[in-house]
Amino acid sequence: MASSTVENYLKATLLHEQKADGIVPMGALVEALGVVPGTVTSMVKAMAAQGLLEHEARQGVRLTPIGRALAVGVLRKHRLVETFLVRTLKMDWSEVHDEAEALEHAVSDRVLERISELLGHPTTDPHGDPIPDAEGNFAATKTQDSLDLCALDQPLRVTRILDQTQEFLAYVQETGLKPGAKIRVLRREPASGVLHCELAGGTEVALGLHIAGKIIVGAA
Amino acid sequence: MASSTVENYLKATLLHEQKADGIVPMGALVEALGVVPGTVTSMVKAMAAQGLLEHEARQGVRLTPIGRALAVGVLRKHRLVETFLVRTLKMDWSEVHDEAEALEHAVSDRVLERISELLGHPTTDPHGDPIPDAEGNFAATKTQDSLDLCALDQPLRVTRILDQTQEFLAYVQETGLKPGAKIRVLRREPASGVLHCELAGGTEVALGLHIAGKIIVGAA
DNA sequence: ACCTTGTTTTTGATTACTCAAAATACAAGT
DNA sequence: ACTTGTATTTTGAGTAATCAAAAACAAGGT
Repeated sequence: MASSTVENYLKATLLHEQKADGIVPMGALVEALGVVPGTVTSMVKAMAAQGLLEHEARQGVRLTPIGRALAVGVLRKHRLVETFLVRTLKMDWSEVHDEAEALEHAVSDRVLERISELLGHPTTDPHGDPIPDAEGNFAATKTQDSLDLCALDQPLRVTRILDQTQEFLAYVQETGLKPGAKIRVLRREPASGVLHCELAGGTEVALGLHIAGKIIVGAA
Repeated sequence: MASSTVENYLKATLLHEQKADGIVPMGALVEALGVVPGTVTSMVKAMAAQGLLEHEARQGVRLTPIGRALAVGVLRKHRLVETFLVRTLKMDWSEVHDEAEALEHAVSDRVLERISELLGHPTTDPHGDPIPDAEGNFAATKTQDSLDLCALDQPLRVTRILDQTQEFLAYVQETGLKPGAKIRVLRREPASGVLHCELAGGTEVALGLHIAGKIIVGAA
């Protein structure tokens, strides 16, 4: 059995591989796990010895098939638990991330499948992140763009929030830019770096282009 | 924050104090936690230094008020989680004990109160064990007897199963003597040590008197 | 080629929990 | 009081995960 710590290293590696493919530098794990570099080196060595990671000296790591399968399982637990906390326990979608962080290591496969069933086997979590199925496959994702690249004046729907920090989720919550919201991009001002968009109710929101990149939208 | 290990020591101590009051011998913890005696001695020392237990040398331990409060909290989590697994996730009541054992250390107070609310603040778990409220108080328990001491020929209802081992729960499940079942004790045979009782459907069950002591009943 | 800067690795310690096995204390029985 | 058996404590050691601080390395820029 993989310890909670090992599961966290696996999950962090998978998330990094998904967003920037190629080898995952040690520093990325230092950042994601909040430990000092030396700790990552020794953990990574141990995990490589267990066949969970390949460690290229002074380069970084990449998941082995076994490591990847475990990591996907952890991600599935995390995202199903988040969905459960919001839908069944009526918790606020911006506060469930940390709770799920703890629960993902304690939920057995048996319990997880009951939860998945209860929720009707959802394919995305409350932040719009895809939930892999029990075999580890991610559903084919529809064409989507980040808010700073999508077409202007089209009816769009927010599908995903890439930044899971407390502050950012609270901001998204407050402005109403959360997954499911219908919006339309009015204009971008490259000079000032500001983007203007219109919410369903007609209210207008201005936000920085670098912030807009963290919000993903699809056709409404 | 108390580690899972510390929580388990606290819970085991509380359970022993509840079933046999007075000081809890080290051996009881050895038994309950499945570790060697030396391990218990050193853990107990550390916990006593933290103010969670009082340790009487060569005698055993007893909970301090702080330790008791924490232990009651763990028990509340365990029993609410069990109830949740049975009622909401439709799991078999005889298999939830071990799942709850893992989850009780990962569920935050915030999540726990949502679960309690979802379930309508239940006061007993699927085995009939009382669930303390959020302040740590146990509901006043109605007069109850174990099956080997109760009156004959009275309509009774099973309210609680004291033995939580897999095999025993499976046996209870199979015979139908689970909490909620209506029964009537026909006769006891001290010589053979056998007790005969009748289930709701009219079926008759024979079981040893030492086994009957693990089943608690109340007025139907 | 050399020096600077940033990343990674090594080394030496620490904390929490555990075991094995030896030492000690206690209670009871003769 | 002495012996015996059981419960408890001590001692020494090991594993997993961590940190601090020093050392090694890689890559560029001059």
